[in-house]
Amino acid sequence: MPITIYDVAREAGVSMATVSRVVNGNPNVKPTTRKKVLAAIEQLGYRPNAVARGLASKRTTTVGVIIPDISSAFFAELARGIDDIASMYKYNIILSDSDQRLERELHLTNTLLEKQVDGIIFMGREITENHMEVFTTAAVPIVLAGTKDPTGQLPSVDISHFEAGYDATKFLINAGHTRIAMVTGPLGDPLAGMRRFEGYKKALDEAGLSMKDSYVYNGNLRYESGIKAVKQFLSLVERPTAIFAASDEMAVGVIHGIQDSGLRVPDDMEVVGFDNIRLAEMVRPRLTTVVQPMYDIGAVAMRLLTKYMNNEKVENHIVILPHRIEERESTKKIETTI
Amino acid sequence: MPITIYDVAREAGVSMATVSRVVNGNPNVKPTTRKKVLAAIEQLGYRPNAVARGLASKRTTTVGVIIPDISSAFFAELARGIDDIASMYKYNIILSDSDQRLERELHLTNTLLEKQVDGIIFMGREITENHMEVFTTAAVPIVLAGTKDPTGQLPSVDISHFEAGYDATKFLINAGHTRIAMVTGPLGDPLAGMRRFEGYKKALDEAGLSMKDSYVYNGNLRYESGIKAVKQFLSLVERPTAIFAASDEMAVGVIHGIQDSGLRVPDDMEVVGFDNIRLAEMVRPRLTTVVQPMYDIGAVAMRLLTKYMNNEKVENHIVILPHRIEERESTKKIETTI
DNA sequence: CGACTAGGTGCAATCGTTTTCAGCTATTCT
DNA sequence: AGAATAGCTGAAAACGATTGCACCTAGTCG
Repeated sequence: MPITIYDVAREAGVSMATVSRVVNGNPNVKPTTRKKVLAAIEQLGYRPNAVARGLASKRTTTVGVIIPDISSAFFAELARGIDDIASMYKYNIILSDSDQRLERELHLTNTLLEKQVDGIIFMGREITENHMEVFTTAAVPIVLAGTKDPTGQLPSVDISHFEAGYDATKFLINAGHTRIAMVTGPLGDPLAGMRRFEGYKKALDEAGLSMKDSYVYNGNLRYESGIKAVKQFLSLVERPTAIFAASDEMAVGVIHGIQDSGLRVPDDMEVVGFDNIRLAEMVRPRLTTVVQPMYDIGAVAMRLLTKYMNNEKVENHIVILPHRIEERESTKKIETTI
Repeated sequence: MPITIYDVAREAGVSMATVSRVVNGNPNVKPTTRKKVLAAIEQLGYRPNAVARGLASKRTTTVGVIIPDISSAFFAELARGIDDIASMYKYNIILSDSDQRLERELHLTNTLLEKQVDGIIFMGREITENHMEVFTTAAVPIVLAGTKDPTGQLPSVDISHFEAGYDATKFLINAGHTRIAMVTGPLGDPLAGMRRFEGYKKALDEAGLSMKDSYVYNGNLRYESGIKAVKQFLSLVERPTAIFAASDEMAVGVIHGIQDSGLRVPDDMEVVGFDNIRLAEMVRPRLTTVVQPMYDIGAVAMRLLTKYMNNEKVENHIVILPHRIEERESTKKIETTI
């Protein structure tokens, strides 16, 4: 039989209300009383029941997190950012993998809402009308991390995938390349897939280079896609001289594919990745990549959520974090003319 | 104002008790009544309050998970196994990073207990008396995943680190090596650190090879440790011909360190890793490594926990999962004499 | 045909807190 | 000195479900 607040009250010779005040740090308690209560708590080994508290106070200090796949390096890093800030603000996190399956995403959202979380952080790819429908029934704030809703209604934290794709391609163009291939993410993914690809196209277009379909391989962001993409590119009569991959995993696959065929990176082909997961530094040559501040996206999203949960004023509900290109050895140093 | 069970009862013209029965799938409800209630629920958009339910039923269908670092590939994979099985059994997971700091581990345990989780899965390295003290105050079952308590009281799921370390070393010995170095994990870690190292020593000992201190580098399981370890080994007059690293990250660091110095793997030096994280396949040469069934450790631990939570009989409270060596290209193919 | 049984339902207590409100004491102000 | 105020405290009503128990209706059995 667990110790309740009532037991403590009896032991300390006060009312439950007073015990509650002590536990919650309410200043309106005489120091001597506080001491008595604390002693009773200690003596009895009292542990407040957060479920009862949640029911009475209507706050659970718990937030829900929906994540496509926690075993992916990218999302794990985001999750870490979320968890750190959450714990800083004394929140706990209910974490669930959605596998990016719509049905599961919606079901999880409902479950979290039933559990009375104080807020939700959602990671995924596409935000459909189905999502919006469920999200709008929520009485608590929802923040998107690493994605963005097309209507721009929901608060979100992300980078500009379009500009990032553009910058990466432009980087290769500036290095003098004219035959630049791309390994895209799934085009069904509006951001990591489509927008990065659109950035690529825009950069080519601006440079007066026409996009060739044979220079585009539609991957799934995983390592194996990179290997396969290279196979396609190397079979071409006019091979590309540079490859931009929409994820680091694919980029590393690309590097290995190139090396396996006896060519060298960056001498024969240059490669640029995307994300800057730790893997980017654990490959030879180390990968030049678009740095996405994954940890920060998670952290900022969580911070944003706390503001909503506390009814604080929020100036911008859509946050775009900066990206940049980290040059390593998978591309050649560009000569800077002075 | 959210819809409560009472609103549904009124709308359907029945009592709260009946609504509760319908919601919980209690068979003692006339089909026509059930239909009415379901209609009312649908119409009102009723969402049961799990907090209230938790208070009344004393079950939250939530389990706590304490993890050292979710952004580590190893633990993320474990977490995935846990989450998959949890969701299969309709449990949600409260996930928190401990950073392996004792104080935080204990604090998190208490917080989870306050939140009335139905059970806890604990991942970490050392299980001290402090842990035991807190764990025994818990009214709910606690299962260790990827670790084991020295007293053998707590249920746990893990591999035999000692045997795995032994096998890896033996593998190298069988390949004809006599100068075998090891990059260990932190020796303060009794399992991934100490036990694997002890396995290494035993294998050497059995083979009549004496262990040399200069052939042992005390790493931290991270990539950089591997690089540094190689520096030490290569500075020796009598260099090792094979290196066993206690983690894949370190092993990849070792490979790159070797390559950076102009030597080749496996021709000049062979390398064996530990864990079999995805990285092991995303490096050239691909890494021969001790396969640890990370996902399964998580999954089995969660499954075990469900048994305890349902008061099912459990035959073995300590589960040792099998490990094996996956041969890839960082070691030479052993000639099998027929 | 009367007595049981079983299915279906509602009443009301309970879970362990928070929180409003009122009341009491002791102090401060005029 | 009397009134007003500030600081502490307790009583009791929520919070929104679950669940044991009693009750009622039909159907079944001998």
